[in-house]
Amino acid sequence: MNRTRNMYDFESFKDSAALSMEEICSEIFREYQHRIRIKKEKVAVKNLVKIFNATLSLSARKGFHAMSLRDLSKECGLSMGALYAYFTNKEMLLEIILLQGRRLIKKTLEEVIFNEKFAWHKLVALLRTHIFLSEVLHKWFFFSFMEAKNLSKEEQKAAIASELYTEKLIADILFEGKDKGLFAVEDPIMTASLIKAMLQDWYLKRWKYKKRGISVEEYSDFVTKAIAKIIGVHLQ
Amino acid sequence: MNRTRNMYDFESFKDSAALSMEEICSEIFREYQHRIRIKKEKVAVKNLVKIFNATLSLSARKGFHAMSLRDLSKECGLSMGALYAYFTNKEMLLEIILLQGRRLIKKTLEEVIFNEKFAWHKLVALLRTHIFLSEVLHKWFFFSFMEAKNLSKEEQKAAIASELYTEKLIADILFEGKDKGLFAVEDPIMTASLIKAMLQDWYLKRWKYKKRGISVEEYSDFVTKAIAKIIGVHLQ
DNA sequence: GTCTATATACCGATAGAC
DNA sequence: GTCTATCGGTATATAGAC
Repeated sequence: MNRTRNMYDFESFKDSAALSMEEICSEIFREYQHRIRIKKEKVAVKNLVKIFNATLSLSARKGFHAMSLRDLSKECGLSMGALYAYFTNKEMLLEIILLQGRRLIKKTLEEVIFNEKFAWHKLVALLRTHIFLSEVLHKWFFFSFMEAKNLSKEEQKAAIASELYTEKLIADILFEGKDKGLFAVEDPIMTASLIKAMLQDWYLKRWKYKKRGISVEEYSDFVTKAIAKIIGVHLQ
Repeated sequence: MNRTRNMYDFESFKDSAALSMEEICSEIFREYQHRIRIKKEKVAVKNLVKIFNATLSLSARKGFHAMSLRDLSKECGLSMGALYAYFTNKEMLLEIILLQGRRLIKKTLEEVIFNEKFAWHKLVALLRTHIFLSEVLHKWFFFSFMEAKNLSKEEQKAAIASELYTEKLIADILFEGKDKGLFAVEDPIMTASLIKAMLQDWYLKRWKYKKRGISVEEYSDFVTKAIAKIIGVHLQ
């Protein structure tokens, strides 16, 4: 099947990308092996999946700092002592989750742009991919947005850099389209900010769209059409 | 001076609305008098201003739950014991702040729509007012967005209702414009959601716009132009 | 009305048995 | 590799002096 067409429906996207928690946790395990006390990969990955899922769920309900490690222990079925075999302290748990997510997003977005040739196609692919990605990793996107303000200076810097990076990916496409006379954009950076805000709404207000029965594909199409109007692209 | 023209620049807006912390806290005092131990209005209001400002500032940095009452006590210059004369527990403090803010916003937005006759003017006035309001009460807007997920079921319901209410104000104007053949809108509710997302970006990403030197008026104008394009309104 | 001192509970983190 | 028991510290909330 054609790869590009493939990306346009959500189910294929989900299957094509290495986005399952097991795959993500395997990577985490390999990278943090020296700081994780458990040595058997199979055991470690199984529990890391539990720990991260539980952390994201509990934090979504009450915030990372308000989530006690006792809560976490209960939710993921490991004792307090066992938890500390997977991270040296609560801060490190936060760090791993955020870092790994940022990387995955960066990699996925870059790939998708690289595979398109025309500015408008690049933009559409980027929009769809970002929205699809935030659907698959909804808990992570919500978490990283909500916890950003509570992080250490260093982690905050990384979070800001990540936000600006995504915005720059969008802005660069807008600049390209503007230069080639394809887009009617006065201020690509401001326009990119607005686009980013629309992308974010999918994971910040997911409850609203779910309640209304708006699918991720419908949302993506709607946003794309709105942006086409803003930048003066006429869809057939 | 003409009231409507008045509303179009930020400084006049700031002066015209009863938005100072003193005024807000006077209202709070009168409403919660029976649950506040301090009886002298002058003393109470002075300290309520300190308490709310400190709460909003500290929560913006680390979250409401992570803010200890010791932190708060230090920041606002009152002892732990004194604080408890103004609220019965931490939850009540949260409740007061959220309730009073919601009311103020509702009142201000309704007033501004009421004063305009034409759909497009209503929409422009609503956009500007929402953005201006979120600039004046930036701390509050940021706080209520970030803390929403950590609230009690009841408070969450109120927060959601408030979100949907603002969206409905926008949607109703879009419906009106559509019916009169003035706006080219296929789905007013979805469009209203997108508009809301753009409005929110001003207070959620304020650091970004401040750093780039974008003023509140510039942002408001930019968003208004983008929306005009989305709904097919041609500005002269 | 505001203070200091304190009660009680729970937090993150660790030690040591198994 | 996982458990239970427990450490010192800090949280909310209150009692009683001034």
